[in-house]
Amino acid sequence: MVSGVLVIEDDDRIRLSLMLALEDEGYSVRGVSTAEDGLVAQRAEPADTVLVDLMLPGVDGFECIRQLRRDDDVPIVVVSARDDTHDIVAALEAGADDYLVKPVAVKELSARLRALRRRGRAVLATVSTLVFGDLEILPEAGEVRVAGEPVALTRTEFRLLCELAEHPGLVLSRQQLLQRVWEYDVGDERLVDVHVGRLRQKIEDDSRAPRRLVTVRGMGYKLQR
Amino acid sequence: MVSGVLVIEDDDRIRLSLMLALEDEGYSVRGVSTAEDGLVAQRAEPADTVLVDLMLPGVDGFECIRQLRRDDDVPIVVVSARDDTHDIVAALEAGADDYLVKPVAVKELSARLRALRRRGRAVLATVSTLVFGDLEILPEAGEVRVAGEPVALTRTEFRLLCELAEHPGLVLSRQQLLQRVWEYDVGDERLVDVHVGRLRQKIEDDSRAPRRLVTVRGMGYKLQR
DNA sequence: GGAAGTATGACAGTTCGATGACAACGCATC
DNA sequence: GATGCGTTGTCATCGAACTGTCATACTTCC
Repeated sequence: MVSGVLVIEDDDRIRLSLMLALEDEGYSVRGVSTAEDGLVAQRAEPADTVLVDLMLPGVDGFECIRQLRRDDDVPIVVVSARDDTHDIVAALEAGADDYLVKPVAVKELSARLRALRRRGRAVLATVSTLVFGDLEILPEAGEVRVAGEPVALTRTEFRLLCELAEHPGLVLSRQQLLQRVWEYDVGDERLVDVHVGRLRQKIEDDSRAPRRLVTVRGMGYKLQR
Repeated sequence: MVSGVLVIEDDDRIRLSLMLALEDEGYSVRGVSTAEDGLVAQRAEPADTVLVDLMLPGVDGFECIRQLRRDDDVPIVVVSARDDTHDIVAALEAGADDYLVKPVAVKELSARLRALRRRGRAVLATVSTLVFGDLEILPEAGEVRVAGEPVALTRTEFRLLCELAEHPGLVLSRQQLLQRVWEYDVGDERLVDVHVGRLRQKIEDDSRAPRRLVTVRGMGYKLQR
C-alpha cells in the first residue's frame, strides 16, 4: 500500500463518501465500521494514516485511539460531529494528532493529511526511486528490484540501466550509450549488445521477448515507460 | 528555553491574551507583532513551536510560514480569524502543521500543541538511537548493540558505522568514507576495506555473508535499512 | 534467399574485494 | 624510560566476479 488510509466510521453514508473523496485525492483507502475491526485491520496491514470517528458502537473512539497508539506510531485524525472543546482535548490527549469537525471539507482533510505525513517523513532519508511498472531503480542505493525482489547487477549493467532510465521511452543509440556508460569515444558497438543481453537475463521475465528493455532495430535501445 | 512558544500576532489584545493563557498552561512564551520580527526572533533563539496569525502587516502569514519552514523544522500552528477552506489549505501547503480558527479555546490550543510536540519528539527519539533490525547504534552514548548485547568497537569502527548509519540504505563510496571518517583528501581506498572487514567481524553473525553492512561491488558499501 | 542487424554462449584477461600478517603508533601502567 | 596492550595503516595474496572479444546462431526486412 503506497499511501494508505484506514477509515473507521460507523455511518455507512459518511464512511463511503469519505472514502470516495480520499480516493479521488489519490489515496488508497480501506474502511471499517467498528473500532474492533479497525484495530484488527491496522494490525493485519498497517495503513499509514487512520481516520476515526468518536461515536462508535461498542469500543468507542477514544479507546480506539489509545489502542491504536499503543501498537503504533501511525498518525491518527479524528473526524467527529462533536465540536466541544472537552472532546477535542480528550481525543488529542488520548493520542490523536488532529481533530476535524463534521462536515469536513475534503480539501482541508487532504491538506491536513499531507501536513501530517510530511512531518512523519521528514526524518527518513529519502531515496529517490525510478519506477517502470514493477521495475524499481534506486540510484543512490545501488539497488534494482523486479516485482519487489532485489536483483544483483554489475556496475556496468547498473550504469547502463540508469542511463536508459534517465530517458524513459526514448531510444538511445549504441554510440550514445558507449559514450555515457563507458566514456569511450570509440569502441565496438557490439559491446553494448552484450551488456544489454546480460541485463535482460536479470530484469526480464523472458529475455527472448523483452518487455521493458526493448530493441529498436537500426536505432538502439530504450526502456519502456 | 525548555518549552518555548513564539507568538506572531499583530493585534495586541489577542497576542497578549494568547500569551497569558499559554503561560498559565506552563509554556514559556515570547510575542512579536510582525512577521519580520518573528523571523528574526526565531533565528536568534529558536522556540520549539510557533503560533502565527495569517493577517499580518507587511510580510503576511503565508510568506512567514514559508520562510520559517525554510530555516527550520519547527512545528507551526496558524491561528486565524479566517475560516474558509481555501485559506486553511493554503496555510497547510505553505508548511503549517495545524490551523485553528479564532476565537480559540485555550485548552484546545494547548492540547494541540502537546500533540504536535509529542509527534516531534517521537521523530527525534528515533533519530538519537539508530536501529537497523537488531543492530542499535546510540551515537551520543558511543554504544552499539547487536541483539541487545553491547559490542565493543574501536573509535574508527564506530565512526565508520555512524557515517554509514546516517545514510541508511545509501551506497557510500570509499572516497566518501575516507573523507568523512578519516578526513583524508587522498589515501588508499583499501584502508576502508580493512576496517569494514573488522567491523563485520563484530556486528555480523557471519562476516562471510554480511547482511547488514553490505558491499556494492564497484560502488562502495551501505548499511541495509 | 540473402544481407544487415541483433542475440548469445564461451573464454581468457583483468579488476575488485576479503583477509591474514606485520610493523608502527599511542597510551596507560609500573 | 621500559613494558605491554590495543589500535591503526600498509601490503601481499587468493579467489571470485566482471569485462571485452569473438564466433556462431538467430531475426527481420527486402
